[in-house]
Amino acid sequence: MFHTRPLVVEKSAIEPCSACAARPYSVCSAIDDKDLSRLAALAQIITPAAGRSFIEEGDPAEHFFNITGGTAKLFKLLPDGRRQITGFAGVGHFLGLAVSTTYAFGAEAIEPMRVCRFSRPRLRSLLEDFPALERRLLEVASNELVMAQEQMLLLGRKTARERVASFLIARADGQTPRPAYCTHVSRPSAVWLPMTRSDIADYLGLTIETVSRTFTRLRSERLIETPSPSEVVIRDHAGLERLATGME
Amino acid sequence: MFHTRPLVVEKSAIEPCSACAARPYSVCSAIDDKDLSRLAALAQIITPAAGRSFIEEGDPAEHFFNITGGTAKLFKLLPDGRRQITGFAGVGHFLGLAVSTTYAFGAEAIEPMRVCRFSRPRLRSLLEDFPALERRLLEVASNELVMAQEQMLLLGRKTARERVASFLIARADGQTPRPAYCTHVSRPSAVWLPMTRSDIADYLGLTIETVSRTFTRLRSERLIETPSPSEVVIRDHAGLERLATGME
DNA sequence: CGTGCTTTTGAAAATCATCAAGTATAGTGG
DNA sequence: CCACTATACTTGATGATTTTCAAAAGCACG
Repeated sequence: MFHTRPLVVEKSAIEPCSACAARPYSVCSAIDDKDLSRLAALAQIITPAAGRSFIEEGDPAEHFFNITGGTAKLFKLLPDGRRQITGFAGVGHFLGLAVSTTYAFGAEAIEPMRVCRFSRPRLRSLLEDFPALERRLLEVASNELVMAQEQMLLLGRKTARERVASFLIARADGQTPRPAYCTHVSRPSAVWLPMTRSDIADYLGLTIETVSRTFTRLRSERLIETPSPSEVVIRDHAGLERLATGME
Repeated sequence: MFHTRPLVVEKSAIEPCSACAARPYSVCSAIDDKDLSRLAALAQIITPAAGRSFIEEGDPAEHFFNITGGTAKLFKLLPDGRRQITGFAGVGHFLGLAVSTTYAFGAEAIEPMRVCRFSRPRLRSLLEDFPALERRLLEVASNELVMAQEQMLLLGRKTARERVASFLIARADGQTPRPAYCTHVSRPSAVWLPMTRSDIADYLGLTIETVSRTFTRLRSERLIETPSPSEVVIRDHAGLERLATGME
């Protein structure tokens, strides 16, 4: 939606990379302060509104993207409209790695976003000069690969309940990391879901209805509470985790 | 199976990298002839027999692997034995990229294999000296990521027929690349399947029975022929491809 | 206070899984 | 060379999870 309104593009010089809140989480952390100006010179900032697409699957891949605010959904489509969301990308996430000349997936903001955009050829030349950046990218790609494999296990072999449980656990762990020594403790934790049921369904390979019914069931089993559709409180983290890993 | 018999490990010096048949397909192509000796010094060759595991999910990740012969299946398991095969790795394939200290997946030979094995810390130091190798690895990882996303679409949103069709098309295209100008021509092409129906099922998120029935149906529809269980002839490549991409 | 959207809930239908049996195929040992 | 066994594959009947179809309830926004 809103495909016709042009994205707002500013010069990144207005707010330098050194002050970027996303820097510690992003690939840019691989670049020293003194070299940041070169990076900044390459960057444009775009601010897609919620619901706005900023990568179209199949389009020529002209840019890399670095998310500095908000969340996007990444997805692939079949000709008849079936959709698979391959991931949700938040602050610090890097997009557009594909070697191909076209994007292998689409991306759409689910919250208002701030995105740093780099032209591919220019970032390529930067990569030549900063091997550390390349190393960081390899690290990022490797991690994504591990997560992709985990998602394949979920999509291919887990039940609806296990999928929803896995999703909630991943969200909870991703948002509120805590020391290892207390992961076994059952305590409530709040999870914020910026995406719709439809997005969750397309991420988990289910339908909206099944996702909704599964939430209802987990609630009736006292594993979670749902103060609002976009807010979930995990009441029994350990139990939900056992469910997620297929242990019951 | 055969977990108790030790893997045969030889010094790679016996057959130098320069003569390696897999080199043009593998990451090693990023290293010049003159530097190959350094690479060779780090490599051990292992030759897992068919059915032999050579990576155990969860084990400390001490090595990288480069496949120079045969095929492996890569998989993840759930505690109750459910299995998701995340990919089949053939000649030139590089394994073990994960940043983590443990392997995120298991690997088992489905044909007799030849595998080049590198100790992680030692390859890391090699990476410092050869940025081209790192660039190549990033390329490989990016491609894998694209394939993983494609597989997520398959597992999350395609029907059993579409999954099997996609699998056969991918096998056919991967094995016998042909010029773009004749991709629309319907002509028979033979596909060799070294893996069992069980492997195919675990790769496509289906059961053995569904895979078998789907093959039978595609045969009755004259889209394929199956001279033997491990051999498929694609009679209508275009038709199968339309099926695979969800166009009918 | 409608209007439109998301979410929830219900009933029916369908795809795919499970259970079960039978048929090939390959390898083994007599 | 041929039974014999083990394994893989195929086919059939039944069943269950999930989807589809349908409608009502909850919420945000103008």
